[in-house]
Amino acid sequence: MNTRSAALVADTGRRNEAAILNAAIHAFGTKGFNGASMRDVARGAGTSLSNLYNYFPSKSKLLAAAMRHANDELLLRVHTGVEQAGDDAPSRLREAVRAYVGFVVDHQVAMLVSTNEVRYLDPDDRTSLVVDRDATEATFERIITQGATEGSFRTPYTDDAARAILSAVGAIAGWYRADGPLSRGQLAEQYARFALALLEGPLPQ
Amino acid sequence: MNTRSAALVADTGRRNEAAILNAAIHAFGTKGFNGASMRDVARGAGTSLSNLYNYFPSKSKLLAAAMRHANDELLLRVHTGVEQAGDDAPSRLREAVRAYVGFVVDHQVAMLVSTNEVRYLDPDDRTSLVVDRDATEATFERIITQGATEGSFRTPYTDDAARAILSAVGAIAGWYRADGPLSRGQLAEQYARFALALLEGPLPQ
DNA sequence: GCACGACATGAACGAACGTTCTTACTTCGC
DNA sequence: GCGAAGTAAGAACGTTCGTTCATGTCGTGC
Repeated sequence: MNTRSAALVADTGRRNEAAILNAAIHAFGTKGFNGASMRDVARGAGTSLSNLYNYFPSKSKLLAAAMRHANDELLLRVHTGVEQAGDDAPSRLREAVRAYVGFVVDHQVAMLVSTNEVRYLDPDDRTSLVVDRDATEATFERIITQGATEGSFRTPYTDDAARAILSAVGAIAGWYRADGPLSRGQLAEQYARFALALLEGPLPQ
Repeated sequence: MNTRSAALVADTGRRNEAAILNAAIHAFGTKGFNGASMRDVARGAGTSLSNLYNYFPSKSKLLAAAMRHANDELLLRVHTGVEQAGDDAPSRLREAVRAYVGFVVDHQVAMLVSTNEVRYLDPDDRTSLVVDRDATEATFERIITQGATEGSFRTPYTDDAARAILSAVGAIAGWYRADGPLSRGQLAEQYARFALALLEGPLPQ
């Protein structure tokens, strides 16, 4: 069985909402927010143009809703990944990176939307979504600070290390191909090691 | 004196070409390729809409020309940075990263265009520009391979390390603010260390 | 001083866009 | 069985877009 990326948004209780959101993610991710039209989204969702406005009041609110679903799923994965890890910073960071990489691979286009299309949100939606993204970054920063205190991470630049790691991992969405040479697991392994090395922490073997 | 980012494109010999290219970089970088109009570019360049077509045959060819200037400058900086370094891989990589960070800080919006708007190019322009970008990446890969052979870089993942480093450095364009807490030099220093650490190479001190 | 190419402009074109309007059909509590 | 809310679709709106066209100016080689 091929575990191709399942749709990000599952049924929401409203008839076509999930289909619209998933079509929006696909359209915005492949053609960009301004390059994709509401007609594209409607076609992808298998419904009519005007019906989109029974679910979302505007194109940018639709983008905001789609991004919120993506961010929630990402934050959830990272948190549960960290919770299932041990207490020491290195293994917590390792699981956080693995969870993040997993999300990027499973929902590649959603990740592309999250990173590339933020600027097209209404100002209020943007600030509320930046808060969400910062929450993920803060999780990494907490782990790094913990590791620096414990002495396992010896980088002098704890503040910006999280940003560097998240940038590198997020960028995977721009080039990863499921039929490429790296499996999901190998990729996660690589980037977990990159992160630990960048933090000047302990490496396996 | 404030060393704000000078224009990327200097005089080209044609009357308004440089102004148009710089206006295009600014417009495409701040509003996105599809979000910025040719009228925006004309206004930014201080000329008329129709005059743009005396210089570039279409909007996407204008984007291609602007990106070519950006890539050329980036490649030039990295190459001269590497040439001025010593012979050992760590110091060569260090200078390559410093040059790259310098470009990102000096031409932040041009870097944003280069990374975010590639997909809007005509297919032939895109392939020729990806070749350009790959040339920069190849320079990093060569240094990393050299370091791995010499034994100074002990990462087992030489192939993808370059991509991880370049992703993190390129992403600086998305958040750096000249009036922030980090100077250009401090930032370059941090990322040079991040890169060396990620490669599991020798660190200063 | 004239012809020509480079440069410049305002007006206009057809197409595509986000959004709204009007009109239906379905579902379901009561 | 009825009204209200939710869902659906087609037609149309005003606007903006990339591009073209007709026309005009400027500088420069001959």
